[in-house]
Amino acid sequence: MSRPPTAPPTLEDVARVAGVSRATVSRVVNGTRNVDHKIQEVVRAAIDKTGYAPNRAARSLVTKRAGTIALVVSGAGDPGEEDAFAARVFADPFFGRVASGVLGFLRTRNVHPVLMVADTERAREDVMGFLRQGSADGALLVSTHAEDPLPARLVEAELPAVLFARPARPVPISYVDLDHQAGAKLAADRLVGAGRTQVATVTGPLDVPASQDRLTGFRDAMARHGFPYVPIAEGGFTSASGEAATERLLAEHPGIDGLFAANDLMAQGALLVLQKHGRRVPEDVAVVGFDDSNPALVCRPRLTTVRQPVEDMAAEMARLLLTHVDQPGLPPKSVIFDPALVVRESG
Amino acid sequence: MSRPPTAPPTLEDVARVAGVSRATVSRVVNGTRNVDHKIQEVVRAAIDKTGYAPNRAARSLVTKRAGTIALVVSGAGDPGEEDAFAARVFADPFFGRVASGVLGFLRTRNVHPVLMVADTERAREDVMGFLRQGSADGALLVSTHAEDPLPARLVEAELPAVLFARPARPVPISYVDLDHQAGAKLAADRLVGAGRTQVATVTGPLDVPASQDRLTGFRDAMARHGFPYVPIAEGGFTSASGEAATERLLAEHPGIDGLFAANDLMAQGALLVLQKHGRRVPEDVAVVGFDDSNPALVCRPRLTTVRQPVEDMAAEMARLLLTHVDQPGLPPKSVIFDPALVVRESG
DNA sequence: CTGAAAGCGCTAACAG
DNA sequence: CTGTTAGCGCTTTCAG
Repeated sequence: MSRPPTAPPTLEDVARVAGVSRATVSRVVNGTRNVDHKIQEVVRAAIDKTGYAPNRAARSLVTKRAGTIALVVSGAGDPGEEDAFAARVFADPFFGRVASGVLGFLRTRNVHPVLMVADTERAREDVMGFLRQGSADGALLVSTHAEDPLPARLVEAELPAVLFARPARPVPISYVDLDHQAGAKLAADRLVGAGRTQVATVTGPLDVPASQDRLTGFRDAMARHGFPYVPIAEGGFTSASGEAATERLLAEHPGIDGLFAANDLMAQGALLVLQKHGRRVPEDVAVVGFDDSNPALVCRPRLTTVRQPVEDMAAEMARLLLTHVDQPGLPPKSVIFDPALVVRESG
Repeated sequence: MSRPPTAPPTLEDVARVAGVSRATVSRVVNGTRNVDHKIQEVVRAAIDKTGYAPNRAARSLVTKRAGTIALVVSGAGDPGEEDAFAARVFADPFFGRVASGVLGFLRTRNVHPVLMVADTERAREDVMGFLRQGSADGALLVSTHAEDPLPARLVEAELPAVLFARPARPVPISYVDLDHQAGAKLAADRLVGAGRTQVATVTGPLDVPASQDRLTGFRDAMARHGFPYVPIAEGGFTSASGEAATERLLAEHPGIDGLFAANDLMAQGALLVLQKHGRRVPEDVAVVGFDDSNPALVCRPRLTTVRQPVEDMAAEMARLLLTHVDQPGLPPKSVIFDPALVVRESG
């Protein structure tokens, strides 16, 4: 009764109640073997009685493990528009899927993700500081633009990190990715398989490797089908940009009968524009999206799309990071996932 | 050169380089006044030179502040379907907006949010443990169902916490919320102002206070306009549930010419069904949504909707939490935001 | 205004 | 198998 009742119980308190030493209590708390069964029970009772919960700061201080990782979304962030970046990013169902996958993997492992956005130099320094402070044991990075300096800084600082998607500039760092070219091929095959002969594509931002790969893969596959030229319009992975791109495409190539959009959001925008111009989907023009995210199910007609197993990829990313945390110095590794075609009504 | 170059520099290292004591370095790092200007500069130089970053665990151990808060999404989670809950939740644009608002507020305050989902008893205990461990200084709670036991446990444990939305069961805890009734009234006024006389509503899950309040507010406003009876169909805040509810409504009340959906996702579903049944929107039936989230902009026609300033509310939630963390024992407080009607094409 | 010293709560050798 | 003993890196009285 000497300490105020508000102070949380410590190992010492439990030890006193159980009549053993701190070390013993620590052993049973941490599940170390080598503790007599009877004593274990006594200790456990004492823990219950005191309501003890180990103090994570104290533990971290000695184990040098935070038990948290940083989940960072990094991107351009127009100066003065910082919050807008976060808003845009979190409005994209893609990030929800990443978060969901990461959480699903981490939840049983007693590691927790700290959400961070790195859209300005200041924010990037925050992220680096956070990691160097040991506040997180490593970083999961989802980059939305090509010139992101974070991957390079992370490897330079020798901080454990895993990216979602191959970095635009080559950097020796682990990442998970999709075989985008194979995915685009799936779309091309579907479109020409359905008899489409005037096929165009709405690409993602072309400084992003994934966009490049989807375009390349699509073109290659079309070429192999005997179509040497594919009209393209560049979008920005948003619904609005998909609309704009489709308008341009339609203006220059009114005869198109097939469309591949590099993600579902843009495909959704394309659908809107197509309908506005009186084109029936899929009768007049078939459209295939990419991702298989929520919008694909909500729009009408429902989207035929190339599925990217984002949750699985995110989980793998977390798994990889944890191995890097446990085994510093492990060489970078990449894990590539296979896409799958999901056929619905649009194409 | 005695320690391995991999070990991060400590206060001690900086002190040695600067030729001062640890305490002095600590003072300049923490911006305490009372330090000679010249010495400050020397110390700062030493910090730069060594690349020092304060160890957060060590700091937390003594300050009893984690510098992080928990951002927890809590909900039902069908047994065996844990991950599905997270997936569903993160697919909802609403949560992205919450995250965005929280991050926007926290980013300049050197506090970071840890993402957690509490959909099972085990997960709830994790959350409680996390907080009691001092891993986070408090919790921001977004609850998706009425029977959530977390709010009560949080107050019982005297842990700083703020909810998004008033809890279903009365609990002395801080929260931010919207004046849902006022929002619903905005929708009713709009609909009857546009001459609609057969108005129905798709509600949210009726065990959730927000759904209740929107329904009550809507009914009251309609009654004041002279319409004593409003057909309703209950939905679950998802697009699919909105479709189903609208189907039911149309089957029983084919003559409706106005529809209020308790969120945009359901309104989006309603649009689909209405169009499928050949009803033009807004000519044949006007529809008004709620939230003003992303789907409202993407669907066609674009949704007239009641705006909920989610980002601002989330920011306020974070602000409130921080005051509770700084001043334990402060009485619970509620902050209620005003809705606004956003007129677009649907109604 | 600065330094010395005492811990914060925990884990990890190291003895016994 | 259990207890003793050092710290982990930092903040914070308390002297000077």
